[in-house]
Amino acid sequence: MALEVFAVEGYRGTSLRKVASLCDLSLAGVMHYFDSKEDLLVQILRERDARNEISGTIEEQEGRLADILGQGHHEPGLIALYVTMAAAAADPEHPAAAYFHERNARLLKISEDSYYADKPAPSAEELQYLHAVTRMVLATADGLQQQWLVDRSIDVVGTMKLLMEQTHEATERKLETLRAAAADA
Amino acid sequence: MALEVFAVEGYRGTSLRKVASLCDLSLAGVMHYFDSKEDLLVQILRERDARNEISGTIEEQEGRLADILGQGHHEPGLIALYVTMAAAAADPEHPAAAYFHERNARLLKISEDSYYADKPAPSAEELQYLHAVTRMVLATADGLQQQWLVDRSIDVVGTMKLLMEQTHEATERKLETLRAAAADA
DNA sequence: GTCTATACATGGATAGAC
DNA sequence: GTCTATCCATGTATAGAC
Repeated sequence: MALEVFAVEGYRGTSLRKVASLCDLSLAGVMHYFDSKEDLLVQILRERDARNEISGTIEEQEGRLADILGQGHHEPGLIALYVTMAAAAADPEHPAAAYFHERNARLLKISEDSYYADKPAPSAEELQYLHAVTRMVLATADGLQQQWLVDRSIDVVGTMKLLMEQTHEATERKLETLRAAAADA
Repeated sequence: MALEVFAVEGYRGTSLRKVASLCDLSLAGVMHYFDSKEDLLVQILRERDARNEISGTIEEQEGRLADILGQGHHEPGLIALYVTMAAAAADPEHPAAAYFHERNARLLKISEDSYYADKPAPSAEELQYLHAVTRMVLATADGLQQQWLVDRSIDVVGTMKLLMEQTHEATERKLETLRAAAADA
């Protein structure tokens, strides 16, 4: 699909009629494939995620995340679309709501699975802590991109690396504490 | 101004005509006070910031930030508005662009000033590091609120405290290293 | 099934009267 | 300063050709 073409180049107040003409189609020709404009926009995000699949070990994932964030600098339109849809997803009825719920659950699971691939199963307390940390890292990635839209001089990748560095230290320390406490009991 | 009333209660696809009727005005009556709808929305954000002024020591500021984030849970419409405008500010011509630039500069300065209120002046390297950390913390706050819009069960305040805790440790360690290196030279 | 053409409702913006 | 009236763009829905 050439859906992304227009969105990559620039998502502003792009109307469906402009999209249609860029695809050498008429308005209804476009609407035949989508339930609504919002649905179209969300599907663009879905396709981007499909391209940016994440896998591998935690270290590989974090490197991949940094790559994706850096690559995003070439498609500000998609970043703006992502942020806009996140706001729209405040309404549970909006198609973006389902998208973000699925996405968050998927990312959380990927992170969890890879972290415990070569480790013994975690305690419930450990798992809860790791979920919180993962959500924090993902939130920072989102927030940095949001700020980058406003100020393109912000170093998204560098700041993420700063966060990951300090998070690794803190997490290792915390998990050791938790395990020691569990061993005592 | 009773501008916020409608925005606090719920910013969705609220039309200016609805806003006007809530103010017992006509559409043109509202437009008399604002350059455009976007201008109105940005001014709502400005007024919110005026209410949520931040001051005091770093510790007080962080407590205040947590309070504000917690309080934000009662006005999801304003959070959604903030996120939406951040995306719109990707266009430098949009009125939100100036707003966010001013806001970021102000927050950065407030943080810097209070941190060095009772300390010797920092080196350029130190300052750069602290700016990066501050931006990271602010980005996480933004990102958490963005995610909270989608999933209201997310613990924004708790996650922020988690971040601040580990950031304090890492920052102290980093600054000591920088100062030791400076003392060597 | 896939597309074109058209009609309709709504929203933002503007002009001009009082 | 506020109103009425109007204009234009846009999202959405429908009818119908191929």
